[in-house]
Amino acid sequence: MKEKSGGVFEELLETQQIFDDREYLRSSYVPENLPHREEQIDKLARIWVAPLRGETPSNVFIYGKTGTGKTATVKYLMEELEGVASDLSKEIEVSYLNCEVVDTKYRVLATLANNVREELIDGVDVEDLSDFPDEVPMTGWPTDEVYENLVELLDYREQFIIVILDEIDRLVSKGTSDVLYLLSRLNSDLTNAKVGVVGISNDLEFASDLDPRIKSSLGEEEVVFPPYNAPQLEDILEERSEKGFSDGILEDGVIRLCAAHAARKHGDARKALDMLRNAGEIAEEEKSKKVTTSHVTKASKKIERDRMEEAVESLPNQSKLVLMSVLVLQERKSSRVSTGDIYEVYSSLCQQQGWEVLSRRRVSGLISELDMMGVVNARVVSNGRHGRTKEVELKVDPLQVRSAVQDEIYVQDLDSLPVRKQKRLG
DNA sequence: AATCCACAGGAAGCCCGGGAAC
DNA sequence: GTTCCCGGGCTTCCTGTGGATT
Repeated sequence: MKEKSGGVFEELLETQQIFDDREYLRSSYVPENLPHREEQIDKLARIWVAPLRGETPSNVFIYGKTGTGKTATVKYLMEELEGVASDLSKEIEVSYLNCEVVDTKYRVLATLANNVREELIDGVDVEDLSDFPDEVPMTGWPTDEVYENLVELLDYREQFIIVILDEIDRLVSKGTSDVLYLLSRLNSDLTNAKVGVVGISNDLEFASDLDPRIKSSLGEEEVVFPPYNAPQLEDILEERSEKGFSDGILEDGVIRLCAAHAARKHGDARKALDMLRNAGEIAEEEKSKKVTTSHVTKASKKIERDRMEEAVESLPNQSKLVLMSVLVLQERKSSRVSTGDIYEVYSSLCQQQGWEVLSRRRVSGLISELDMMGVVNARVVSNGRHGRTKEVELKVDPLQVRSAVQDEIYVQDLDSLPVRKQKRLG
C-alpha cells in the first residue's frame, strides 16, 4: 500500500476542500440556532417551562408543511429542556415517536411503554428491576394490558413525560385515532406522573376530521410554522454554510439561487439544504475551486432526475407498462399520443408479457396518475368529429424509463406492436 | 343547427388480502 | 380457528362534451 501513496488519496487531499463539515448541511442536523422561528420557540418555551415549575404542560398541536423547521425546533427545545431539568434535578423525560413508523394503537402504546421503562431503568437502582412491569413485546398482548402496563410505568415515580408524536396525521388517516383519545385522558389515570402530548402534523387540516373531544383536549395550544420565504431561506443557508463549507468557497449568488428555488417549492428548507449540499458535491467531483451557480443548476436537475427515477422505479408494473407504451408510441410516430393509441399498444404489450389486460377505464385512470406524478403531461383536447381524448407526452428521459422498466419487463420485438392508422388532423 | 366521434371521468359495486375481533 | 370489516385496485355502466363534419 505504501508505495502507492501519492495516488488517489493524496490527490484528493491536495485539491481544494469544498466542505468543512458537510454534516451541517444535512437537514437531519439540529442546529442550535433557528433563524426566523423566534416566535414559535418563544411560544413553545412558555408552554414547556411548566414542568420545570412543577406544573403539567399543556398539550400542543404543531402545524407546518415539510421543511418548515417543526421537528428541528421541537428537538432543539427538548434537548434544552432535558438539560435544564437535570441541572435542577427534576425528572423530565421526553419520548419521541414517529407515527409514520409507529402507526398503530398497539405500537404507539408499546413503544411508549418501553421508552418509559428504559428511562426508568437508567434513573433508579438496578436492584429494583424485579418490581418493574415486563418489557412489552412488539406483538401479542391485549391492547388494554399494554395501556395498564404503561400507566404503571409512568406512575412509578414522580415525573413529567413529554410525548412527541411526529407526523401525527398518519394515525388519523389510518383510523387509529382512538389511541389519541387514550393519550388525551392519560393524566386522569395517573397520580404521580404528568404527561404532556405534542402532536406534529404536516397537514394543516388534519384536526378538522378529529373527534372534537380529542381535538379540544390535545390541542389546548396550537403553534403554526409558516413556510419560509426566500430571504429567510437565505439566512438559514447562510448560517449552515458558514460551518459546512470552507471559507469563501461559495460564489456570490449561490445561496440566493438555492433559496429562490426552494421558496418556489413551498419554502421547504430541507430542499434548499439538499440543493446546496448537492451543488457542493458536484463542485467537489468536478474538482472545482468554487461552488458556482451552474453547480446549483446541475444539482437542481440532478435532484429532479433522482426523484423521477425513484418515482418511475417504484411504479406498479401495470403503470410501468402504460408508461412503456407512451414511450414506444412517441418513438414511433412522435408526439400526439392519444389514450386509444396507448391502450392498443398497452394491451399487446400485456399479452406479450402474459399479464392480465386491464380495462380502458383503468388505463385511463393510470394515465391520469402518471400525469399527476409529473412523469407524463396529459391534457384533454377535442378533435371535433374525431372525438375527445387526452394528448399524452413523456416528461422524463426515455433512457431513464427504459432502465427503470427493463428490470421487470422484457420487451421483445417492438415492431410487431400495432400502430393505428394515423388520422388526419387539423 | 344537428350530429356524432372518442374518449373523459363519476358512481356503484365486485373481489381480494390483511388485520382486528370474536 | 372463524368471522367481520376495511381499503385499494379494478370493472361495469354510465352520462357528458368540444367542435369538425354533415
